[in-house]
Amino acid sequence: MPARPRRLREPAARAAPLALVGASVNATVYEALKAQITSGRLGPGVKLAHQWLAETLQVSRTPVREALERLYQEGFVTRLPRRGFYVAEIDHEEARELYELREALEVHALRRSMALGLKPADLRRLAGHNRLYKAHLTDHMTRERMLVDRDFHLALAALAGNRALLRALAAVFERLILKIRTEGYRTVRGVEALAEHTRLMGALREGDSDGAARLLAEHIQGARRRLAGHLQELSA
Amino acid sequence: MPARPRRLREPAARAAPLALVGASVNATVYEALKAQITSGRLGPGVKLAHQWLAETLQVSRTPVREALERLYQEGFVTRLPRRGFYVAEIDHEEARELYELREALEVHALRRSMALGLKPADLRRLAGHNRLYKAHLTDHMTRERMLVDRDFHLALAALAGNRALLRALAAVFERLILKIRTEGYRTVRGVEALAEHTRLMGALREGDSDGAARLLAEHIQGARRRLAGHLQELSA
DNA sequence: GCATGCTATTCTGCATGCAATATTAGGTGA
DNA sequence: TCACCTAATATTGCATGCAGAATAGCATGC
Repeated sequence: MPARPRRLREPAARAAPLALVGASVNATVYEALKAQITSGRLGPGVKLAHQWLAETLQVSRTPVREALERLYQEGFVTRLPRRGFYVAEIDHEEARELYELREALEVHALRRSMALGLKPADLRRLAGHNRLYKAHLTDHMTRERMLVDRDFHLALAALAGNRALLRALAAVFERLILKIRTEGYRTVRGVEALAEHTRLMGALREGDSDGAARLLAEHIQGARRRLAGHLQELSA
Repeated sequence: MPARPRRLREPAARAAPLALVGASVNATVYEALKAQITSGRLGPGVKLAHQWLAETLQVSRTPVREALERLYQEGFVTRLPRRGFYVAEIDHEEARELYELREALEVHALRRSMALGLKPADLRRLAGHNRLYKAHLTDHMTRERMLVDRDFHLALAALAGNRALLRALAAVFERLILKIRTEGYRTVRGVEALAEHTRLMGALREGDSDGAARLLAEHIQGARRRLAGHLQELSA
């Protein structure tokens, strides 16, 4: 099974005991571990031993355990009883499922939002997110761009006024970002995505529910196909 | 001497240290607390102090904290930093949101399932769940009936072959069951619900996607309205 | 009678101890 | 050389210690 922890390079980016000085140790450890996992510094299958993590992060084992428990709940790590925690493996099928789930949630939210009626301020806010996305097109950080894209979609979904749905969608994005593991993934289609966002906003402005729903669904399906291709390459 | 939440009645039903002898203490505490909360024995707003819970459940504070952390993640308890955990309050608005989310997830799953094609075995399995529901109509346990209803809907959603969606839906049901807090809630409309399930299955058999989707959406909306009325009464 | 401030606990959150179990290393025989 | 058994070591998971924050109790002043 998974390797021993020792061979890994330093998992903590910082040398100081803790960043985020105001926050609880628990939360800090959680954030640190999640960052290490989604960035790929802690690759799939790596064993996460309490002692080792505690030493590396300069904290005791208790907050480490609590953070691991939480990451386990959210699916970032797996757990084998009496044998410990491991970074979750990439699962192509789940990526597909998550995109489908995204589609279900986002399309529903969109229809609901339009039924409620969009205010000009809402449209302006979305346009702002879209501008930010455009600004990031030139930049090489794929990861950063993904986060901006996520924010656009979350802002759109938020208009439906359903916090439960929004939380579920946010969780889906987190897991998707985990699957992608940015390295090597270059969204060459950023320009297309931007165009799709813009077309979508046009439909929103005109109050064209069906058109907007269709554009959104296609946009998400396109993203899914793109990722599927990437994962295929990775495993080959 | 400990100043504990004196006003509460005994939270633990059992005197013995632990039920579920094979399972981990952590998991046992988690199940026990969740049962206490969803059954209403630990009402909304009640403070959950480590020390007190540990003594009552005859375990140490560590597994209690871990279980609370998990319940917090799932939304059964709230957490105020440095001030502890509390049983989550009932929130009418969230109940509405959860039903809407249910509708989004279930209707999407249904359409997907029918696109994939339903096998006769699938229909038989659903019919089985429905028979079980019918059997529970006579019985007075509202709670039990709710669980059977949930199982019918989860079985239906499972046919879409999307584990991520199914997990999300299961989480929605858990939270809804928490909101309902069975006491005082009598689903007088169990007979109607059964009829709706049966009509839905008819549409499934005939391969009528649109009809089935419409029936399912209406079924869920009806359940939502019923609960809304109940919660209204409760607060009055 | 009511608000305010002080003091004594209690409680949270992190650190650490420890027994049972899992893993690894090393030796033995085929 | 390799499979297998045994002893040594490491790790998990629960119990407990402890400093500091939060709360409650109480007295005092208005």
